[in-house]
Amino acid sequence: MSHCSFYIIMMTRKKFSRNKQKKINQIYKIFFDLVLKNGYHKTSTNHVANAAKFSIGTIYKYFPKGKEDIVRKYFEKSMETMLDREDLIELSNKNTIEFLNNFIFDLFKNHEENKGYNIAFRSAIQSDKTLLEAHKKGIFKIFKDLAQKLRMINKDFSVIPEEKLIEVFIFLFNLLNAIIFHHLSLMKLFDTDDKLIKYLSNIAGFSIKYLLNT
Amino acid sequence: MSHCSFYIIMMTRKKFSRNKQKKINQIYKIFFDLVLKNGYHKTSTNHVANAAKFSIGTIYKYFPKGKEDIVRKYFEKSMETMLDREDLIELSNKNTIEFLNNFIFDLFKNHEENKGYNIAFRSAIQSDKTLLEAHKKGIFKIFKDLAQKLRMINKDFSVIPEEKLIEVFIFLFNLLNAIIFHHLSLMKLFDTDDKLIKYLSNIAGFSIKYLLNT
Amino acid sequence: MSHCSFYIIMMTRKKFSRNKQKKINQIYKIFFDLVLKNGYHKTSTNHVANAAKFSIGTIYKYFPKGKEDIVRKYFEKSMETMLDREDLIELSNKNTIEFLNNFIFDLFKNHEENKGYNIAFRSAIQSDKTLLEAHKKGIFKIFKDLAQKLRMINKDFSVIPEEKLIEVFIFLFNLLNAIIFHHLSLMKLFDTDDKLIKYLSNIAGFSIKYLLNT
Amino acid sequence: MSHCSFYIIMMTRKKFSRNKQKKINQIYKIFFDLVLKNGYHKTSTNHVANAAKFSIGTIYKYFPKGKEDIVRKYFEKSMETMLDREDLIELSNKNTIEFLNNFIFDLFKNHEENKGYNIAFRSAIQSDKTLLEAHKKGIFKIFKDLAQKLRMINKDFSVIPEEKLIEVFIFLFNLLNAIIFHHLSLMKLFDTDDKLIKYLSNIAGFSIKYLLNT
DNA sequence: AATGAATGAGAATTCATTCAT
DNA sequence: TATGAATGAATTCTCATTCAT
Repeated sequence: MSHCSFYIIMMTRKKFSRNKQKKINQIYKIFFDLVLKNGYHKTSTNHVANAAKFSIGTIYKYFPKGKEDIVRKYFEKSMETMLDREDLIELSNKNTIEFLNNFIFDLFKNHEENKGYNIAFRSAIQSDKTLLEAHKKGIFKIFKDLAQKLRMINKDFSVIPEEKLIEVFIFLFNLLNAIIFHHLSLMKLFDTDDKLIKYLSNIAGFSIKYLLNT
Repeated sequence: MSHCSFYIIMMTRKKFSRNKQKKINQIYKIFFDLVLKNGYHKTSTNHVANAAKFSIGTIYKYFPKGKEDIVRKYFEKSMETMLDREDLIELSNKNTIEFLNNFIFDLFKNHEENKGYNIAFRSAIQSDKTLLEAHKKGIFKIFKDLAQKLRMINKDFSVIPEEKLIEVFIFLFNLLNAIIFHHLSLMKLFDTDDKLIKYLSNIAGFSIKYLLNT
Repeated sequence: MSHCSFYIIMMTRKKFSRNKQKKINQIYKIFFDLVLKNGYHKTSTNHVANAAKFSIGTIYKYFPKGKEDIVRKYFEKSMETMLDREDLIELSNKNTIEFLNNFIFDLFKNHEENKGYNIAFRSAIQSDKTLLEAHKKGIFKIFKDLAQKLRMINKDFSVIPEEKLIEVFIFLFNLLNAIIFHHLSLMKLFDTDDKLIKYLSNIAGFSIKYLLNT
Repeated sequence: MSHCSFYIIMMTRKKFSRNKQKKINQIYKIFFDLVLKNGYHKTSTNHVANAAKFSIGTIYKYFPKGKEDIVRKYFEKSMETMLDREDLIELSNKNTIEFLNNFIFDLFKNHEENKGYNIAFRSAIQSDKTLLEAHKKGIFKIFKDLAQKLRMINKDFSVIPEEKLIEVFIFLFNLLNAIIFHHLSLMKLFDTDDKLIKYLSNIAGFSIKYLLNT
């Protein structure tokens, strides 16, 4: 190997390692933007490559199974992020109501920033049932973890049996997701987002009581 | 026109129209079943043709724009059906609570029978925004119509201004749809459907009060 | 057969015999209009049927080979018409120049009224070489006929050998067709049609002299 | 950039671009040959792919809109070629007659080598009116350019106003095209090509005088 | 004779994926 | 690693033509 091709490789490597995560994130962004614009089934890997000005080979380097991989890996990443959330725990020291409101607010913001992903995810699970299973397992793990931590810290939570608490969390998570997705991606339920968030807090409170008495 | 040519025409019409509608209904059924099984973006017009044992040309005869047309025409048909519902009005003479419960029960059954359609509809609107607009307009028309009729018959409804009543109906319809769809097609919220329906009745009651006081 | 179905058949027959040529002419008109609008290769028999509000079966009744038949039969009809033209002979008694000018004027008007047909004809011969051969034979027959008649009547023509006269006529016919078609269907050669016709008269005169001296 | 990476880039560029252009030219050749043989409307992208032993995807990589794109891009290429012709200018220093004869000879040879293209072009503009407009604009640009250059060099041309000269050139171009196309692709006007070319020179001379006196 | 539903071959086009460079 | 040309199966859609009514 001549000195000059060596130099080229070093250049490339440096560039790569610096940019790897950047590229992956760009692919995520462009893919989910296109899904939001054109729908999942009209968004192809080639379109993503063109829009990202990457070669199609690069997409398949990071996501060997194409579209489904993009959704799945973003899903896995987001699961990890949710498991790592220390902020939720900190909040729980305070008022339980405040905890709930913060949780709802965060969830809403998260949906808002990930509209394309949510649409893609709901499309992808239609033909990839293992994704749905992984999602269910992930949800369970996250809220089991959360329930255990909260029961140790907060009195309001410790009076509820762990099983019940997990059930309530998962129920709430699903309920809130269903309503927020409908509001953001199908038809607005309220004319402002603030009104929706306020409503969600109320309905969450109502539902918790409902579930605990059943 | 003599009696005999009249008879001939009736025969012809009946036969053709019966077969035609039969065929269209078969296409609907097979298409939405396939969507339920494989997802919208993995259901092709060819799959439908093969499964229905029609030629592909027949599909395109009835649905010139393919998949999107299947969804759109089923959507239009279902809108018409909803506008024609006299049973809802009859119910409204009775107890308002009973009316609401019946409405929820019907809506749930409808979702259950149309899982494939609901998935397809939500996929199709991603790339056909006019479908979403038509949906919104249709919903508005249906509930304006219903609100006007109910206010004339039932005291509970007549005390609420028409505008408000329409708003409440549309809100409830969206809320219930969001939750039922999530339960049926994504993740169950309750282990039995009956529990969901009971919960929906409660949350609907809560939400109505909430909206009327806002 | 009952009296009544007999009656139906009689009705139909009457209707048919009255309308047969009408229908054929309608098909011609609509077909060539569509060719003019969309081009030959984007004009299908089904489109013609829809536009004509006939059933597709009717088209195939009169034109069993579809598109190509429509062009060919219209071609045959126009050949017959050209062979029947007594007016040309009458003209030839008069001034030879006037004869030529009339011929050119008629040819131009004919092109103007048959733009769609000319486009279709030129497309059809691409894939149906027998049509081109038929066209050549027809042209030859027509101008042989004309030459013979003219040589008997008009002194200007009788001094030219028959063979040469036929050759000149066919040459002129092709030359004028080429120029008129280009002017009408591709790019105008002059800003008004009158200027073109005047030019054609001049160039025809020039060309006749050119040919007779070669 | 070091000398060695420069070399690599040159290699890559050359190789890719050489193959690419080769492929495109092969597609042109095969497509127009097929058009000549079977007609435009019976030549499909699949036929081209089979005949060229490329995959259909390759055709669409270079010509995303299929047939129409093949015609349009060849048209654009030929327009560029015509704008670049320095040889015409050189000729104009000499005798004007000689210039004209050379122009006619070149035009004829060009037609002879591009029979398939000419047929395809005339078919394509039927359903793509923008192609015709582009053609008109291109023609105008080419002859405006040529007129300006010639008027600066040659006395015969400089006495004619620019506008008039452009008009004459465009007229001649259309006239010659009409006649040559008819002779080559429909019906021969003369039994040898040489006779046609001689005739064209004469008729061009006649027409120029005719136009300049109008 | 007239209809138009039905057919299915085939044309147009897209797309996930591979692989040589 | 990165590229992007190439592939060809799959999808969408059209059309000439047939045939039962």
